[in-house]
Amino acid sequence: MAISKQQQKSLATKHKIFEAAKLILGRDGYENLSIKNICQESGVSNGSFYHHFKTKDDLLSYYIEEQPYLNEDSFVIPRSIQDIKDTILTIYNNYANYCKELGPKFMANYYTPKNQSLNPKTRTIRNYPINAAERYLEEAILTKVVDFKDLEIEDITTDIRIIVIGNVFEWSMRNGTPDINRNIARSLSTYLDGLLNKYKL
Amino acid sequence: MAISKQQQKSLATKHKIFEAAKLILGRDGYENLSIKNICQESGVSNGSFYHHFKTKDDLLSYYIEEQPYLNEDSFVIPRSIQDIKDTILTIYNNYANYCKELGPKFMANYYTPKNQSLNPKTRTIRNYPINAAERYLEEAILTKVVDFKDLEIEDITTDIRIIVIGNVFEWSMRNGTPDINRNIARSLSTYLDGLLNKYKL
Amino acid sequence: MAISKQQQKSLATKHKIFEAAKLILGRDGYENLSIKNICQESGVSNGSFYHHFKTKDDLLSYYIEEQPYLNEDSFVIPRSIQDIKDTILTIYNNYANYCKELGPKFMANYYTPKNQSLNPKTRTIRNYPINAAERYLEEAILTKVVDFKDLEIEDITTDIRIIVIGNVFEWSMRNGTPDINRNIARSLSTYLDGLLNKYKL
Amino acid sequence: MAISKQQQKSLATKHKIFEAAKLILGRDGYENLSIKNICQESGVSNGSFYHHFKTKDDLLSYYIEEQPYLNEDSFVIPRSIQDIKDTILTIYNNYANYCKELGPKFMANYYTPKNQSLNPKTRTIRNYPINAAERYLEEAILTKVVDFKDLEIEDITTDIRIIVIGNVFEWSMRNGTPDINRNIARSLSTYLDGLLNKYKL
DNA sequence: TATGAATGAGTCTTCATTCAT
DNA sequence: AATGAATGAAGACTCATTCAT
Repeated sequence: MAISKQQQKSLATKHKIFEAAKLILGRDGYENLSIKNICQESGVSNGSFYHHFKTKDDLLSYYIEEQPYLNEDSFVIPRSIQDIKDTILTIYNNYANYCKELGPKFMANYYTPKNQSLNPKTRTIRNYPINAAERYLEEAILTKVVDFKDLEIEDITTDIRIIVIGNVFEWSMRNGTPDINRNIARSLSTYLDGLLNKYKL
Repeated sequence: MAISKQQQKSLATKHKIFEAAKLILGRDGYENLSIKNICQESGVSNGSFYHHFKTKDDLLSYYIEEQPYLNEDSFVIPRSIQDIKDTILTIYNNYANYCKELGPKFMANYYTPKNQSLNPKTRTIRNYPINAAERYLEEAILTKVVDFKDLEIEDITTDIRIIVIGNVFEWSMRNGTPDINRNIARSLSTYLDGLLNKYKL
Repeated sequence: MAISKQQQKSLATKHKIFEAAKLILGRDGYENLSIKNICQESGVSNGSFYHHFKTKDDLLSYYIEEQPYLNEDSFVIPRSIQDIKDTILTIYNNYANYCKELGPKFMANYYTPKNQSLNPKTRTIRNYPINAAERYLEEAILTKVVDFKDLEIEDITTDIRIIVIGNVFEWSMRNGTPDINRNIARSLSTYLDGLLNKYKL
Repeated sequence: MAISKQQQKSLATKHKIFEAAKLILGRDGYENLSIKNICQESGVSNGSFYHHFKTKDDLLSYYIEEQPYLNEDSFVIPRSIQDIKDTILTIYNNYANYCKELGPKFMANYYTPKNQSLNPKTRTIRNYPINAAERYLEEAILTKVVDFKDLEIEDITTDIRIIVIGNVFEWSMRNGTPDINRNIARSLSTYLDGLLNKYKL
């Protein structure tokens, strides 16, 4: 059944708000992202905003949803250390592309500790790249490519997330000048070399 | 010549203000760090605050300058890969301690991509940990412990900085719950394993 | 189509704010005209003030626009020097009344050399009293009552404007104590005597 | 007896403050003329300022003192209407020169109704040009050149002051472009024609 | 004479949010 | 679904002035 005209209009409004917020975040920075500005930019009324989003934070958390989802079914079954490296690098290469799409200014403003929608303790569970990576590592243990022994999987995923965030941080701070794909690839690759050479079977 | 009583009092006031700010940042978070609160907590008048600090940001950048300087003369001459790892880990263990001293909330506010005092392209030349690390790596090349060949030193220092920033970011975002010394040690160590095993002589 | 209840309420609020400002200006002087006072006096919330006016200056320039327009069709055809004097004095008597309506404190704030909306070189073309006066003088030339010869019309209008501005300045600086109608009448009348006796035909 | 070294220093400081205030007034406008700015600009301490001037208004009122004093002894004894015109025009031509010396920006910022040091009700009695003009008119009555009958001298001086202020206002608003000497001469001259022709004996 | 530390009331303005229409 | 009027707490910061040294 097709959605009604009202539903269509509602979605359109929501989208307008969303796009306006993205524009402002990238252009004027986080501290200038106010409801008023969003409404002006999107041509939507104040009241309408609150009809669609419970709060300002509510809006921000929606950006994560846009994250490109990589179909995990296409991942090869992990048979070697190289498979693991390749797959994880692919996941984050994809993520780097997503960052570039949003732009360094956007990311600079989004990646603020003030933005509590980022806090892993409080954020909604969604399909983040790190989840795909974690599942793949677990699969690699099952296929007996590696054995991390005493090392917790959570420690590894934390390291990966740290390296990626650090890369995004550096890239956005330097206003997009370093090649984020290349930098993520290099730092992550070196890290994974250190990790996998130690725990390979 | 000793400082006058007035100067002494002035310094005391300045100190009181900073301590109050640090306390509030750690106890109530950045969003509750207001001039009013700082003044109440420190028992200093509003006007006095602005007598000592030009702006609120001025206050925040004030003590960050005091980064602990590790005397490089005490570093051993690099004779093995292990020396390199140990020294760099020591440098950043020291840095982790410093972060903990200031507290996660404080760092959270400081580590923003928007804080251009962090930008290696624009920041004042100063003795940052990364400079010590860089000098040590260069020394290790001279003592023929490693040869990075095609890999630029700058790429390596970028990676290290990225990993450290990522750690600080994660740590401060999670409000200091993960052990930052341990996390930095682990992620950096793994990265250095990958790096040094590949380029050792 | 009638305006909605909401619009009606909005206008009422805007009016209340302006009236309060006018009252305070007249009662307590410019230096006590603060947003806080305006809101208290008008019984309107702070936020509401800024909903209606962009800034404090915005408020001040708001009603000044409403300068009373004197219907020029009612002016008699200039047949004598006395007609010219009478008409110009009427125009500015009307203007003096308008000044009194807004009050000396209000005008004091408005009549500042820095207020570029007064600058004849830059201000929007509008129906100012001086335009009516100029047109009337030109008509008097056509009806052969006067001939200003070498004297430019612009010099005359400048003089008139100067005298009127000087009067308003003096009046508002002295807090409305001198009778502005009387003073404008006297100074302008004397000036016009000097002018018209010299150039009459 | 020569002034002591201390007195000399004191005068120098006072002068520095005075010049700094003049500079700021002309450059940044009245609303940016704060004690702090004055002290910074003059290199004088806050406390020192208050040692030399009772209040901010106190400082401002001193500018009038600088007004060039025209030696009234040099005025010719008024024997004709022309003498009166010439003398008063001379007085204000001198004043116009003084205005040009301070510059239009300075005057624009000084002639603000907010500047209460201008208020005739509160300002200290000093030797203003208008006083010289008034004395000369009184002398002309005694020498039987004119008889103002019902017209109060105060009304005349008010008119003159109004015309002059209006001229300064116009001149500074238009940023010094009209020739203030010429404009004052013309408007005042025309006014005096009207006045003196009516009341001459 | 000169210094500058201290005061604290006061400034304008922004903000996320609520609610009647 | 949409509007925009209203709220009022909170924000950072400026100011003229006082006073101990």
